Amino acid sequence: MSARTTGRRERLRQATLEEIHAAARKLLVEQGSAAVTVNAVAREIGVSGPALYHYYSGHDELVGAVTAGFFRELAGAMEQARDAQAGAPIAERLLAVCRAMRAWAIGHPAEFGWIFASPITPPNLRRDSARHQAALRFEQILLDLTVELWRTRQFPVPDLAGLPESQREQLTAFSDVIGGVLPPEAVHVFLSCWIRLYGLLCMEVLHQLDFVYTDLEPVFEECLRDLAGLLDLDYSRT
Amino acid sequence: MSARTTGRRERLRQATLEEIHAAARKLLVEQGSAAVTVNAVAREIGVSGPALYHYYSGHDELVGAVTAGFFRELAGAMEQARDAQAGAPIAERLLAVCRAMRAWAIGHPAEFGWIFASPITPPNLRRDSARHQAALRFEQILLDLTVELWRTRQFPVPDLAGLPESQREQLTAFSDVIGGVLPPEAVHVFLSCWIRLYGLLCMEVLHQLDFVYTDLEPVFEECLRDLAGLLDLDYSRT
DNA sequence: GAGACCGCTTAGAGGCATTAAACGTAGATA
DNA sequence: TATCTACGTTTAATGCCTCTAAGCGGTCTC
Repeated sequence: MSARTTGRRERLRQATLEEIHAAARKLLVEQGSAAVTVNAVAREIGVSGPALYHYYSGHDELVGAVTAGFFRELAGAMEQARDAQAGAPIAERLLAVCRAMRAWAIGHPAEFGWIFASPITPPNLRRDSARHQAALRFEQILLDLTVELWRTRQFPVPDLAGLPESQREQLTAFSDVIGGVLPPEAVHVFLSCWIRLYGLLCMEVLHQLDFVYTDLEPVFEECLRDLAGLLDLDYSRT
Repeated sequence: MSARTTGRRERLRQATLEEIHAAARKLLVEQGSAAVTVNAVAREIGVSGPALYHYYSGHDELVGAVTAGFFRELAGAMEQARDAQAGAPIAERLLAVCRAMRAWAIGHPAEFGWIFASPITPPNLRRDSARHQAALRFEQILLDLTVELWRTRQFPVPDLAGLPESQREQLTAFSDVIGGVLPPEAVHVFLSCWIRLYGLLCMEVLHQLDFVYTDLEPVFEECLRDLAGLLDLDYSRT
């Protein structure tokens, strides 16, 4: 059957793609970002360098695809944590997802480094890429939980009247982008939380706090407690 | 005079070093991180590639030296802002320094990118480098102001009793490192502020918030207002 | 004035990204 | 079934990069 045989080719191709990703990841983890070269990846899977150009148009696209994979894995870990708490109160699900995010980041620092500071700079980064899609899925997880919280219990929101016009416009615009499931005021709270949570992780993984902290787990938990306070949720330690 | 002639050589060397830094910076700003190669820098200043090895032992050291220069420039901008407000209340000096920090970061995104996420990863980064020295000077500025604030007016501090043992130890250790000018409780507050301030800037410059904000100036001001609240300071807009 | 030294050059090895061209084989097709 | 085709691959080649080695002329020191 032609479908079957075509399927076979396709399967082989997928297998090779997975080999490529695994090799790239191995190089990244073991030898750092700079070691992930087209040639090195090819060597790792036992083919000549140019062979990889049948799978990716070049180094940047390869890196982008691998990074997208990391993003998906991170999002998957967070979703799994969320689903493991399926019946639990929203507070616990939110905390579980945040902790899963950090756990993955700490467990995979090199990969997380690529996620938010990949060697490919913005101009070379297309907005329609798989990488971008994966980023959206990642952001969606905490957004969804926040929306659920908003719908069921709401949470305290600031008065936007005191904010500059431009900021209010941006918050309203984002509220529209997400279909109005959160009003601009709630978007503001969501973003505040996002910034503090993600910002802390960035600093940790980029070693910006090494000068004082060797273990940031308690700091992260403090951050979570603060955020729980902002969202009027019960904070409970693991 | 021998001092004079030796001085001449030294002067020429310094001039060349400055040319190297300027060329590297130009390449970074105009063509991105990857464009800063030893060869390209050499080409830019009109010498052959290997000539640069008389100034730096290799690509990494060159990047480190250039980054240290950026650090010094950033610290200088912050110090200048501080000194411009020499007579003003501490609150205004603190705010001015923070705003100067962001202003420099926004005005020099590529350079700031190297400051906190340089292409040279930690293993290749020696702790005794000029880069590290410059980082210390940078951190010292806000630390000094915080110390002054603590000495003159103090600020609310949390009870450390509720924190995990390991965290208290780390805070105490850092308190010792800085000669006890801040007690562990105050160190905690200082670090909370530092994390929120610097974390926000990192996210901004790494384009992690592009999906919603095109202008983060109001967000930064909100952050400053929060921090002023933490430190029991009057917040005043520019 | 002679020797040491400095800053530079060219030459060269080895690696990487990428393109082009050639080749064999597995699937598709008549 | 025999042939065509397209795919996955290889080798060759270009041009860039890092870095080392060797050589050369001017400059500083004594």
